[in-house]
Amino acid sequence: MTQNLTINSALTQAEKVCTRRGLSLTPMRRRVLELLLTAGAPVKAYDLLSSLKPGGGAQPPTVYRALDFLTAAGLAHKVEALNAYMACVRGDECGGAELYICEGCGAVTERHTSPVPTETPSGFQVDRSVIEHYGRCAQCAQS
Amino acid sequence: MTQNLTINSALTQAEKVCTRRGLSLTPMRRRVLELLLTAGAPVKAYDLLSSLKPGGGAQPPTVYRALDFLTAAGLAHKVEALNAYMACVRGDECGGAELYICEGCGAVTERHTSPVPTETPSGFQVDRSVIEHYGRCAQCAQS
DNA sequence: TTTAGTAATGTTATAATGTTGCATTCGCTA
DNA sequence: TAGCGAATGCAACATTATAACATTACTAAA
Repeated sequence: MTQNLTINSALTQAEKVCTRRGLSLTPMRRRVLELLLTAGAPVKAYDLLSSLKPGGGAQPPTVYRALDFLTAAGLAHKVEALNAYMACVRGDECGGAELYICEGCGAVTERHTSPVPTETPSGFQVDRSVIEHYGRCAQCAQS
Repeated sequence: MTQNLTINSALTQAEKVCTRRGLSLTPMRRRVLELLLTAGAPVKAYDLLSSLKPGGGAQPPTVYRALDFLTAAGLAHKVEALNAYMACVRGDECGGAELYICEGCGAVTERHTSPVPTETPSGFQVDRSVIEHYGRCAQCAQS
């Protein structure tokens, strides 16, 4: 139940974020976000699709459009190297996150660090960054 | 011709790297690496496939196997967010690179920085990192 | 020289992921 | 209530990647 509370409050906050920004969190979009929140881990688009099936056979574009909306709104991230999607832990003003993905248990830790001070080529203007670290979390590293 | 010289020397070095490590840079693998070097930019697997066709119709597994070998050997990188592949500028002991990808002209700058000092979750052991920055290079930023 | 073993490649089919284009619905508002 | 725009439904298709098995080529041992 604690988990449900968390998910519900995340959804409520997502509503607020959208309202404030003139976006509309429609039932479909909300449903997809809920699935991502419930999973608590990266989910593949076609798995979301399967979850949506019972009670209205959704088609690929439906899911991809919802995901596009959610990622554009900063409510979700795409995990590029997994072709998967996850809810942003921080449903607001998220300008890109740094992900630590455990290949043992699938858990993902998200960090919103300030831009990493790297050796950027002279004059290069960064729009968005994909930063994904793959390895083993503390628990899985032991076994 | 300068370009050809560069490519040839890169191939020669790749041979050496493989030999030293007990790997074999077969003709097919070498050919794919050559295509990546020639392109000088990320190339899609099926584009490589097309390039290989004239003179022996290659099938997808052929290309993907060559790419798997090259990436495992550190001779090439996969650009995750583009589903594309590129030769590593540094054909040796490459343990992952940081990529700056211009969305204007497609050019990619590669950096081999020391591990970025970030807020790693406690106990998390990083195996490999995907770091891709998307934006505009100095030239393209102006227009 | 044969024989077995292994790594690499060929071949066919299919799975997984993502997009295009157009029709339909729904709420708004003029 | 007519028209508009945003969202969704829907069918087809395009792209990316893998599975499964056959074949070849090279090596090494008998």
